[in-house]
Amino acid sequence: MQVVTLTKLHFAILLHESRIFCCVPEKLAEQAIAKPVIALWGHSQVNDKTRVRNISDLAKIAGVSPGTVSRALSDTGLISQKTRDRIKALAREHDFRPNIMARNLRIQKTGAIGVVIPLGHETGQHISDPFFITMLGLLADALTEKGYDLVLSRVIPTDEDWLNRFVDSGRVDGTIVIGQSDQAAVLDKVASRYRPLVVWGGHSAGQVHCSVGSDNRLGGELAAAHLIKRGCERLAFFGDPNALEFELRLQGCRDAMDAAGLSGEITVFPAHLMAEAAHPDITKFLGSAAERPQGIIAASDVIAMTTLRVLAEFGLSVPDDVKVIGYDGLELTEHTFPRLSTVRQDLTGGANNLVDMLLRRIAGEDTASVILQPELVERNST
Amino acid sequence: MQVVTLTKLHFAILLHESRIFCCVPEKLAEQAIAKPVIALWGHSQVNDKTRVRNISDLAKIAGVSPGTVSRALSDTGLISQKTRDRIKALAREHDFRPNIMARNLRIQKTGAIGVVIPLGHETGQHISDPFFITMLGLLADALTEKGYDLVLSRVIPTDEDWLNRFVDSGRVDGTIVIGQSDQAAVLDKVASRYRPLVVWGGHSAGQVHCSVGSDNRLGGELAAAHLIKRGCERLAFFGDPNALEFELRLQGCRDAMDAAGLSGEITVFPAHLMAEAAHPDITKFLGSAAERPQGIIAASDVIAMTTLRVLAEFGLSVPDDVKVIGYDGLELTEHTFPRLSTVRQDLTGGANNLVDMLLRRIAGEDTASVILQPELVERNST
DNA sequence: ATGTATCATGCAATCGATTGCAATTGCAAG
DNA sequence: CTTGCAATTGCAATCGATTGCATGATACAT
Repeated sequence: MQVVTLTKLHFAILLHESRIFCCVPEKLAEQAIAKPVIALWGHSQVNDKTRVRNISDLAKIAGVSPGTVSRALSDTGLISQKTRDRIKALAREHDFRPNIMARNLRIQKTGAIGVVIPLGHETGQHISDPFFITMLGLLADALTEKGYDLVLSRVIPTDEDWLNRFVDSGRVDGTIVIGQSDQAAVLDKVASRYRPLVVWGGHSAGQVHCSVGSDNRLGGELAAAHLIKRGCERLAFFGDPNALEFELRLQGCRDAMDAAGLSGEITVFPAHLMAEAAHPDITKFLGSAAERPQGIIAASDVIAMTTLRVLAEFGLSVPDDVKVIGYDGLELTEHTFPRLSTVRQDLTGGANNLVDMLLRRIAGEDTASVILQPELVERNST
Repeated sequence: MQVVTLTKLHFAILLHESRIFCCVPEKLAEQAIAKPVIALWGHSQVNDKTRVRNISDLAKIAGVSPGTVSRALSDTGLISQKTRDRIKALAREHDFRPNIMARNLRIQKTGAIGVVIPLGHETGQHISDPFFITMLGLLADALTEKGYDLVLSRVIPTDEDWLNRFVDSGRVDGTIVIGQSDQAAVLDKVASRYRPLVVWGGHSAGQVHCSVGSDNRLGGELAAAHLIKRGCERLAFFGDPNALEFELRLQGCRDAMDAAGLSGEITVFPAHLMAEAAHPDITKFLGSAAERPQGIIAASDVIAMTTLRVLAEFGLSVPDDVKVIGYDGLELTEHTFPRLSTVRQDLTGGANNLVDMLLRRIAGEDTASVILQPELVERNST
């Protein structure tokens, strides 16, 4: 073992069995380290003086034109098998891979799909929210399967132009928006000129953008009807109706009440979507409510889960004192105590649909919006 | 209202208050729709005959050179305030935004960070796994905050070149790998020549790549020592030690047993990471085990959660008959029944560290690996 | 040997923005 | 009305790969 001290670089490199191990004291790590270290690392490369950095370099080595190299590497275009093999071998030997940005610019495609999450009605919400995250994972799986990369962008719409900026950035071949939030107008405007756009969320009559989502009104109706059947008369809806989907769910609840001939109005409490933010709010609301609701329809599973916890802290029994039902059907509802009844949306099917339809739109087809059937999942909280 | 039927396009467009509403019957939606529809949609644009598609078009309109437009739009370079304002106004008026791919090619930056998830030891695993998903969300939040996009790529390493292909694709400015899986050698090799690379996972002496992760050995020791303190003598470890991090956790368990003077060897069962795959396996294992373990250390929360369910199906009581402890500290452990004891890794801190260090590496600094302290969370399953 | 068909390769324009350097303009002082 | 200087702007090369068209090479038939 040998220790080399490079004072100019302010840190030591220990060479040990041809591996390099950098010890950087905490304070020194704060400082910028000069570039030369890269050159030092070059020793592990095949060839660093004749580094091949583009197709022309390789063409020079191979004694052919850049065009030929391009054709050889891209498995397309007429070219003799012999030169193709020779150039491919050369590329491997020199560890060369064509620059994708240049390729993208030329062929006007990126091989990437954008997933954007607008946080309009709830600025504090994070991508780490269980619903987004679940959806995102499913989309990632579906897109990976089709050979696309996924470009994720969380955006807080401060102006009307956020979506335009994204879709025109040239970074993606198509865009999936998760949730309309309160941006339905923006979505419609962009959809009217930009085809490869699909949206997860609610469907309203006359909308221009192509959406995939469950029948939110029906889902709300299922949830409320279920609670009513279980004997609840005073219902509450926990969720902010400014979001299109939530508004539809609330509408469904009202429809169920009408159908059952209940006269009272449903109490609407615009709970936050994030558990940490919703917890104190719900605590305050339930603590100060004149009449405690007998049944609570939460606009999302996360809200329901939080409600469950608050009720437990109040010493109230679920489902005996209060019944709670969630919405989404996330996996976490399997593991709450008591196990949460919920309205399941087929997220896997939805994600597959979104991807499938987006690819069709990219190919130039047109696609109609899809409305999936929600499904009541009865468990122990109702 | 007026109904126009365009037989050539096979669908009807209803014009209503300047909005276009497409009714596409299910069957017809399957067919490719002719392109002209795009032109029809053009009516909502400001100017479609003089569509500005690049900087030169705008330059022509403004009566200046492309370079000037570039300077005006990019808030950099010398240019008079007057022309800058004029050109910016023109750009807004024509709804023009410069093409990012061309920009990227020219300045050799992308403004995007790659997150790649190698699934080496477990091909069936999906991105929708709660751990990945949680990590991904946190990374997305951290990166968004710094103004970077996130390019997600799930990869099943079939050859040695998967990471090279990704980092050299020119699509990203830096790369975060989540979990070493069984690819530590590949990571080291790439890290030796490609600086902007950081890895979430275990740390082993002599590793070349820069990693962030908790002290897996210590975490394993904490878990095992906790179970031993609770009276367990026969321990089992559920997880595949082929993954570096799991191997370290297992090592910690053995250390704890040694420290407690326990003579028996710990039973290792390489449970799958996915709940659906792990469930039948664990059922089979626990059903056929000669001696049931008294304490189970699961290599992840998901495995622990699945174990909990299997035990409940066997009619065994947790923690009375068997004690179970998880690893990761995901939010879902708050909601299992019984609430799951676990070893919490500070994923938020880890994600922030990963992003921070990656940006420092992009800037040319060097960074040392970070090892975070894991924390024992005692709840009701032990 | 020559014509011709076929296949492989080279040439050069192109995608759209950036930027070093040169040229021009504007403005004020002489 | 010059001259000088600085502030703007234009010019053209550049990033790296793709591709239509033209040219060159080869093989085969006549």
